[in-house]
Amino acid sequence: MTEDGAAPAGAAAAAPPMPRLTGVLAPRERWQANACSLAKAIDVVSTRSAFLLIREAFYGTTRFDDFAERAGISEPVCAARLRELVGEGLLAREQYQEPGQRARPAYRLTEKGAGLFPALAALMQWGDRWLAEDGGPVKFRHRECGEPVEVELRCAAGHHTEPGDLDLVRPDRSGSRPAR
Amino acid sequence: MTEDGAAPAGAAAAAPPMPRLTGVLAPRERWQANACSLAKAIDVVSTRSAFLLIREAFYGTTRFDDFAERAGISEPVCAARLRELVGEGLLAREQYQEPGQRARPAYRLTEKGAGLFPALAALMQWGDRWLAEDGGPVKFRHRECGEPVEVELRCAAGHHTEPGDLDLVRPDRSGSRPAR
DNA sequence: CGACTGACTTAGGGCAACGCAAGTCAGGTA
DNA sequence: TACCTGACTTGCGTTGCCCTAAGTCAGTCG
Repeated sequence: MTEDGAAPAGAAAAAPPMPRLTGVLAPRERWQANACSLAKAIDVVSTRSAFLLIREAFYGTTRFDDFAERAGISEPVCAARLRELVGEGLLAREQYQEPGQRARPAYRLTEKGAGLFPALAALMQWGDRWLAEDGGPVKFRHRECGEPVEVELRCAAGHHTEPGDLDLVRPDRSGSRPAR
Repeated sequence: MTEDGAAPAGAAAAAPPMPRLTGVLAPRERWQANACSLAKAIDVVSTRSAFLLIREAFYGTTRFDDFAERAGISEPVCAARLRELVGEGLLAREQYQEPGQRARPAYRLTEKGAGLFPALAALMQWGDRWLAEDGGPVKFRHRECGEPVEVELRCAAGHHTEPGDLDLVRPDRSGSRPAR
């Protein structure tokens, strides 16, 4: 009903509340988000193949051929991407040897790579909600209590928050570059 | 301290604990994640420009020229991407009219688009932690209590969880396709 | 009525991501 | 020694993202 042809289906309705800009950030015309950590993060996992390889690593894949096949990408890209991810420190390349086998490399998530878990989980959750007709093929559960797990926003005081409850602030960093 | 600059640094430390695969998912060789909601989500926000436009929408940008300039992309891509995002129902194109101005379109996040907030926040948080030398240029705070906000994994029973505390399960969907 | 602004479109070209097909190379097995 | 497997590499063509430069077009202001 908003208008437009193509029928965007569902969605639309009232605009959801978003974070409020504060301080020097309030006049949105006065700054550009070019030092944005989000942009940097996107540069690291910019390609679809990188994303899928990280996903596979979360699912426990460690070997070259398995990565290529399970992520559904060709071997050349797989090799290139694995090399990049190792270079960026998201994956570590280790040698391992099964008895009666020669030594082969295993790719494992580093702490840095594993730190992407909430982001991937959030993206998966969004896909489950908005793109999968049946809620999605896999879910995460808390092992101890069996309850489903969700990504949420929570402040250091422990309050559950929604985007509309947030302020966007520029942290005080008196000692350093004037930011920009 | 795990850190690193360019050097992948020797050991890479111990591999962080990851979710455990359960049930039919346990033998990893037996399934492929091709219905994955994550892959679907990536297809929707696959390009850097789409990501940046969504980010700008979260920062309150609504006008065409502002999107192009603030996201740092050219007008042709901006036009193409906005059209796609509207078509996918992440943004809504509304007409608005300031007094003494002609009617112009405003692009606003729909509920579906706004649902990406946790994912973007998680990615930004990861970038702050691992890619920005100073912790990143902007932060979210809970307006009521002023505390910083973080993305976290929490189960329906309210427990804070880590990736290693999770089981990956295939939800019981007796009535439908055999999955995969 | 002519200039101007804002929201685009069109044309043309570069580069990066990707797939396919076909090697290469080292270690282990027969 | 010959063969095989696993982990890659090389070559080549395609597609898609993106940029610059140059329009177009509608409504407003002077």
